[in-house]
Amino acid sequence: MYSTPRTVMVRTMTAPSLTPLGYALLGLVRQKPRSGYDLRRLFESTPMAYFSSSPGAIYPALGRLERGGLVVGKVDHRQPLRPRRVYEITPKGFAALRAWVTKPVTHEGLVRREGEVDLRFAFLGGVGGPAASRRFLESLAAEIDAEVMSLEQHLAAMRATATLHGRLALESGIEVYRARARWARRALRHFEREASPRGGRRRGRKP
Amino acid sequence: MYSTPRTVMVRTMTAPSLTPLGYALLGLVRQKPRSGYDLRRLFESTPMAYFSSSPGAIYPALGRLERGGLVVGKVDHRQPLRPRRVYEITPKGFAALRAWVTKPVTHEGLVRREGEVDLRFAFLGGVGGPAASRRFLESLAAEIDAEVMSLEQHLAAMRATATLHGRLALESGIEVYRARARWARRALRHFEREASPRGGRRRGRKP
DNA sequence: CCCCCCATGTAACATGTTACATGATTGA
DNA sequence: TCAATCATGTAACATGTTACATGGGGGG
Repeated sequence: MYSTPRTVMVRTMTAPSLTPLGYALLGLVRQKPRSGYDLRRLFESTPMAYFSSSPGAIYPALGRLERGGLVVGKVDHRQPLRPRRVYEITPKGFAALRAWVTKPVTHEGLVRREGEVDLRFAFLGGVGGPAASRRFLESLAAEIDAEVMSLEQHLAAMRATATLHGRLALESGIEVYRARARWARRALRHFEREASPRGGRRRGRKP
Repeated sequence: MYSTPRTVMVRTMTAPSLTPLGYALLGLVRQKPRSGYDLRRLFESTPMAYFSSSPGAIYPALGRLERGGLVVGKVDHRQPLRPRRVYEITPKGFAALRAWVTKPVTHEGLVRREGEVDLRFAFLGGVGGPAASRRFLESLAAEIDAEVMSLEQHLAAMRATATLHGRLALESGIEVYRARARWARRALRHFEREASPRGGRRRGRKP
C-alpha cells in the first residue's frame, strides 16, 4: 500500500529529523539568541502564528534541541525578574538547519506538511547563498507544476461524477498552487541577477 | 498569554470535537458507505492525500467514530476475500458533520489547521443548502480579507528590518490568501443565482 | 489585596507514525 | 511455491494539547 523500504540496515547516523516546530525554533534561534518566552511571543504576534505558543510544546522542544546538541541555553540573570534561559545555535545545529533548508522541494513536502516550504525559504536567507535560493525556487516551481497538472487531470476525470462543491474545492486548490508558482518565478528573478558563481555582492552566511 | 476562558462550567454535552481525520472519514462515509480499505485507497489516489493512508491512523479513528455512535460498521461477507467492515453514517453522525461544516469560518480555522476550510466546503454540498454555502463563502472571504490586511501591515512594519527572504515568504502567504479570496467570491456567484429563500431548484440534502 | 506581567516548567491525555502481524485468494 | 492484492488490526513511540503549578515584582 505504502512503499515498504527493503533496506533496514542503513540507520543514518546523521539526521535526527526534527519536527516542524523543532526546525522553526532552530531557525529563529539562529537569527539571534532567544528565550522560550521570546519564541512564544513570536508565535503569538507574527504570521508565524501557525505554530502554537503553548509552553507545553515549546519548552520540551527546546529541551530536545539542547539534548541533541543543536542549541545551548545560557541563564541570563541581568533582569530583575525570574532568570531567563537564552538559547543560541551551535555549529551542529547550524549544519542541521542548513541541511533541512537546502534540500530540494519534494512532492511529499509540498502536498503534506503545509507551511514547511515557506518556512524553509524564509530561513534560507541566513544559511545559503543566492545559488541555493535559485535551486530551491526552481525545484519548488517544478513540483508545483507537476501537482497542478495532476490536480487538473483529477478535475477532468471527476467532472462528470463529482458534486459542485467537490469540483469547486479542487479548483481552489489548483488556484492556490498557481499563485504559488507565479510567486516562485517572480522571486527567482531576485536571485538571477547575482548569478556569477563566486563574484558579486553576497548575502551574509553566519550570524 | 493565550486566552484563558473563565467559564469552565459549561461542559458542552454535545460536540465531542473530532480531529480533522475524524471529520474527513465522517464526510466520506456520508457520501456512501465505505470500508477502512476504501478510505485508505482514497487517501492514496486522490487530492485527499493530505491525510495519511496508514492503517494505524484510519482503523483506530473509525473505531472511535463507531464508539461515539457517529457511524455503524456492518460486516460484508459477499466477497470471497477476507470480510470487510463497511461503515455507514448515523443520524448523530450526520448532525455532527453538519454542525462542523456549517459553522462560520474563523480566524483560527483559517490560519492554523490548514486544509480544514477546503474540506469543510467540499462536504457542505451534501449537508447544507445554497444558503449555507453562501454564508460559508461570505465568512471565508471576510476572514481572508482581514488576514490579508493584517499581513500587509506586518509586511510594511518589517520592510526596514527584515531579510529579503522573510519579506518574500510573507508576500507568498499574502498572494495565496488573495487567490483564495478571489476563488471564494467567484464560487459565491454559483449560489447567488438560486437566492430565493425556499423556492428554486435545490440540491439534495441527505444521502 | 489582588491581579497582571514576566518566565519556566510539568502531568495527563489523545493522536498520528512506524513497523509488524495475520489471513484468504489469485496468478505466474 | 512465491508474490501480489485484498483487508483488518495492534504495539511502541514521539509529539502536541490542555490544564495546572510556581514565583517574584509592579501597579491600582
